[in-house]
Amino acid sequence: MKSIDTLLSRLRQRGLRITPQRRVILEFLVNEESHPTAEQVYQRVSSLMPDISRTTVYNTLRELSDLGELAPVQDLSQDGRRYDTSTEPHHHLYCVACHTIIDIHRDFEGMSLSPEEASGYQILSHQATFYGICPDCQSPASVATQAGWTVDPDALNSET
Amino acid sequence: MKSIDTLLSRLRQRGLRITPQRRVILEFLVNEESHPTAEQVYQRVSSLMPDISRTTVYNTLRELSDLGELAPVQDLSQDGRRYDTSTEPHHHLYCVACHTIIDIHRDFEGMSLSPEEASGYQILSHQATFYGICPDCQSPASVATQAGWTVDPDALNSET
DNA sequence: GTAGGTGCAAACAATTTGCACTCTT
DNA sequence: AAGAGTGCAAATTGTTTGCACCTAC
Repeated sequence: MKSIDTLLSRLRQRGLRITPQRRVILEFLVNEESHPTAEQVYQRVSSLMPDISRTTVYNTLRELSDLGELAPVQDLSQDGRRYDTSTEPHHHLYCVACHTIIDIHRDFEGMSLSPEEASGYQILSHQATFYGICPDCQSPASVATQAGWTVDPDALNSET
Repeated sequence: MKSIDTLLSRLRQRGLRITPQRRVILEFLVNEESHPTAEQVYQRVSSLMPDISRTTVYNTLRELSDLGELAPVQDLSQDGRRYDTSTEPHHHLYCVACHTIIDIHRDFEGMSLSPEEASGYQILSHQATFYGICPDCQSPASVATQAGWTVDPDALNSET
């Protein structure tokens, strides 16, 4: 995400009002790279502004998303929609155990489709996701503490 | 997905019973390439077996998914979890207007991470998603009929 | 002053679960 | 016969909405 000031003026331009709630949400998001869910944003901002409501967090995230200042992340986990503060094209490294996502900001050459492969689709963008196990989750002790998660042993082979 | 018979014997091997409900669900899935949701599977199979319950469909899809015979699809749409009957590694071509997904069964060379980029992750697999607009959705009339969907004009530029 | 924003509670939608009954094995 | 599976209804979870009050502009 850009700086707070850039963002605030963008929102003003689009006719949105700068409320204290929106300000605190944006301040949290600006330096956040963890692809949080609405609930996670709510937890963090409500420690700074205890009376903020979930509704406001949900509404604000949806509005930012509609404006293109925030990108919904496709995610196999069940924890709800996650948001990406990086709206530039990039790729993801995803831990199948703890669902941590790391952004990969680089291009892969050759990652494009021939006209036949595109089946008439007008291609707008593309994104790669690398599935793996993060360093923290590679130690058995750590895996055991991933509440609700057991890593399928079959999944622990090398890349297919 | 493989043939019905292969699937049935696999399930038997794993100790699952072959009920009429599971049979009809599998028969539907075997030749399905549309990445359906549980609800869509339910709609289709309930036309063949009107008394089947959603619970059974949901349970069966989850079991097949746990067994690795079905893969959950990462999907930006809000229509619920979708299932991929192809469990081999492959890529996706996704229509942002109507959410149609087409499988792309080929490899992209160079789509791999250096050790530094992998940040200590043990990589298991990877998948690319190409976002675009399918032929049906490229005609304005068709776009207009996509209930609940408006394609953001900004999104209609060429690939970034 | 006024339209837009907030926050409560209620509505919704997708999925899971508890449980009595049924059917595959 | 025994235990897995089914299907109903109820519970859960993530998210949106209706609406009265509030506040940034």
